[in-house]
Amino acid sequence: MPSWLLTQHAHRLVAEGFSAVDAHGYDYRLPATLEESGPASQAGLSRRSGIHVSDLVAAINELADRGLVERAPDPSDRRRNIISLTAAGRRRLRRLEKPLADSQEALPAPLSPEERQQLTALLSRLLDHHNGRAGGAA
Amino acid sequence: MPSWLLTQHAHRLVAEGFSAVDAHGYDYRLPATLEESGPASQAGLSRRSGIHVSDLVAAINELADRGLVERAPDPSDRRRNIISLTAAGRRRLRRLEKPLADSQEALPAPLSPEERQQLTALLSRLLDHHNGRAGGAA
DNA sequence: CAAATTTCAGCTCTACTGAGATTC
DNA sequence: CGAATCTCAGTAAAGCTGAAATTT
Repeated sequence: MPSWLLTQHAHRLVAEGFSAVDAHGYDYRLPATLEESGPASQAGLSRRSGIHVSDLVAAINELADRGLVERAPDPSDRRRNIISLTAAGRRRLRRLEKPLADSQEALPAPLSPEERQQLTALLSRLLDHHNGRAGGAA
Repeated sequence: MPSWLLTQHAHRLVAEGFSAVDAHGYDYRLPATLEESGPASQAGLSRRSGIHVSDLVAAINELADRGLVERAPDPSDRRRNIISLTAAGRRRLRRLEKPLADSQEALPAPLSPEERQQLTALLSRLLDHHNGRAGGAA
């Protein structure tokens, strides 16, 4: 039996849990990243969101068609587009946050406040380590 | 900012981490499930592995072509096939476990042994709770 | 020239729906 | 008959590669 982490179901639980928490597809991740770190070029967005550069084109197209993000040329570098959230995009994020908050509470329900803090802390450590240093473990 | 778990990157880290740990595609999950709980009908396998019934057909076909699993009719119920691991399939699992063990160590590297235990314990609690179980190992 | 950026076409894998045929 | 089982076709979304065009 694998050592530090259970087995099959562990993956499913966490995948489900986290996708319930915040990974709602490009559709959500992209605007959420924009709100978190502001307007960016597509290459920059790719780095911040973890969405592949190639996939950003289509994702942004769709969001732009729906009026949720804007694509504007960067005057200082004509290779780049500057992507930014529109007011409608921000409103939509607000609407999505409510159900998200609910699942955020559902997932860690069985843990005490202290335990949640522990979990957060441990995962943050892993996060920092695998973000700052040589590419991830996979 | 979301409450108990950071944001975007948390999802990515954990998803990556867990997929590094055990989610290696149908190719691995299916034989692993067979080893864990023994021969089963395809419907049973689907329940145990979390792989959709429809997708089992193709997955089993491929594994059977490679001689890793076997499909035999269930004499007591002619609707069913009994799927079981072959010796070759078992050998392959053994071989796969080595690199898996490596990534299991790569991911939680920045944590001390005690912290890993904590993490495991906390995630197990979440697991059990959301599976509706009480026991430990699955 | 090399490097960065955007775009496009194509691929794999996971996962789902819907429908059919067979057997219980 | 209804329900379970296996099978197949089609779909969608995430994620990747490779290559072209433009600009720095």
